[in-house]
Amino acid sequence: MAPRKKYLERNFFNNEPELVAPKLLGTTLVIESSPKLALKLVEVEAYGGALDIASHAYRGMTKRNKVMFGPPGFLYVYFTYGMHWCANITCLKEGVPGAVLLRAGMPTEGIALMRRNRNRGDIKDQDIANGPAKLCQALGVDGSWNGLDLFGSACNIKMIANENKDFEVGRSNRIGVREESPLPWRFFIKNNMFVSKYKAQVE
DNA sequence: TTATTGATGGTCT
DNA sequence: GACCATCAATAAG
Repeated sequence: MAPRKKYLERNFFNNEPELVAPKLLGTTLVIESSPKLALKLVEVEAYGGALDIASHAYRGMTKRNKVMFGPPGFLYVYFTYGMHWCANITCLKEGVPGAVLLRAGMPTEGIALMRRNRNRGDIKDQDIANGPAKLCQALGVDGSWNGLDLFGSACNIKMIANENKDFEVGRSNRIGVREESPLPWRFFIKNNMFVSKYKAQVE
């Protein structure tokens, strides 16, 4: 008999991002569109507030980063390098900035549409969402999703908690950021083929 | 295999 | 005007 699915609740994100991030690994993100899209998160990074020099929130609230300062459980989607979108889920209570960047996932449902969204018919499954911008492109996430309440009644996104922790969590410095004293706030599932390879890092 | 670079535009100083 | 929480194509070894 299969166990009942347990969904994450907003309170899950009302915590320090570096504590939320590793617990988020193995979560299945489901978009109840037609067709349904789903992927299992295998790599994430935490970003914080005033003490985290690499965070968009480091220099205070701006038009771009204001969602990070809002309540937990909202999408923070930003545009970078002139062509890419990246998605975070906000953490911590209103007024305290924090977020977890979704860096990579293992597609489980709607793979054909994801591959089409990526504008490539020939890539392997493990290359569909093995990077933060690839993940967004595969799921069709863009700037219009910024500020979306993941736990609002109008939201068609669900997050299924991973209850059998059948993997080891790896940890490293964050990717693509410059910081003098790097924080080990990137978390990933060890030995998983769907983790990003960009500037590959281990443990 | 790894290393390098062009693409392309919003955000912030 | 500089910097980007990146990607994919190309070059080099």
